[in-house]
Amino acid sequence: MDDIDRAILRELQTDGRIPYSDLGPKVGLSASAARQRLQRLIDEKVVQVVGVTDPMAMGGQTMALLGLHVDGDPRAVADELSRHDEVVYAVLTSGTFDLFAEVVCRRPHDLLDFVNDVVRPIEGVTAVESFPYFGIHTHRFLWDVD
Amino acid sequence: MDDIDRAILRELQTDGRIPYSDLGPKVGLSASAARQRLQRLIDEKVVQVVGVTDPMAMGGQTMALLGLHVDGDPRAVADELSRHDEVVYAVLTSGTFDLFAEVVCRRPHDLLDFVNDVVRPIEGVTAVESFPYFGIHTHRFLWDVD
DNA sequence: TGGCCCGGTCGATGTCGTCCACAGTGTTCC
DNA sequence: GGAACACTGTGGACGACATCGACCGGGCCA
Repeated sequence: MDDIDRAILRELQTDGRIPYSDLGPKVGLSASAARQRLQRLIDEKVVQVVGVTDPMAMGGQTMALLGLHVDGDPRAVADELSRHDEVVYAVLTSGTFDLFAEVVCRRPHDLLDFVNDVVRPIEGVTAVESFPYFGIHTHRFLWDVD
Repeated sequence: MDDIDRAILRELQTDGRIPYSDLGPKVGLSASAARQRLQRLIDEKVVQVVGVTDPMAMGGQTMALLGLHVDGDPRAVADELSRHDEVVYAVLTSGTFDLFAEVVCRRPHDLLDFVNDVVRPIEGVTAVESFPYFGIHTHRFLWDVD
């Protein structure tokens, strides 16, 4: 993990499908070398080149962060939540909540249904607080503090 | 946005660099047609092919969700927060918090510094609650409820 | 029916990915 | 110090691939 690796990752932020023959020169390497390095980064699961969709553009007008209080093992609850397509993100936290989940639905009504019909009935869920939002302000896919 | 588009997006979840000549047949199309469709989806900003890094694998051992209470315009606070590399995600919410931010740091100590030296001094921030976590349970890049 | 548009296939061309042999550099261990 | 080795980048050859334009067929509307 050196400056060249980081340069590669930075290039992948603007275009994940950039040809190696462009990528190489941009990071000061031959195409072959750039390919080897990116391959290595992918193999080591440092980076993953994927298509990221914008829920808004796909009809997901209603988004919310759900803060859950859980009695029992929060991992079981997270597993159960993740089985639903509406849940795009889940983390186990410490603090005043045990678990946060990010949920995307078509309409506000669907969110209400999801919380009441799916989330609340899950074994161990004692309370749900929802924080609706209407757009993502910032979303970075590269963490680069090093 | 039809079933074929969705199939394309699904393929991009496992490999964003898949050749069009593989992608086409996989979604029941010629390579050219697959290319045209993906190009269109990218142009319309429905999808974005990017390299997504795993903060853990890059030395970001300490992550937290920050819930902020803001007096004034939360957007200004979000703008300011987003100027820092530690912040990978920010949303403006309604509910008992005004703003959530996701933060990645190297060590717990860095998180403490970040909250105290950067977040709290921001104009308008009246309270910060932090929810540390030690790993991401689920992270989906495709929202596919349609 | 005729014309148009959208979205697909097909095929030619030049570019690109892939693989391999080789070279340079730094490290380890007598 | 120097031999052996691992690691990483280079260059080239070959086959696979992206790219683009020409063409084609179905749905739609006058």
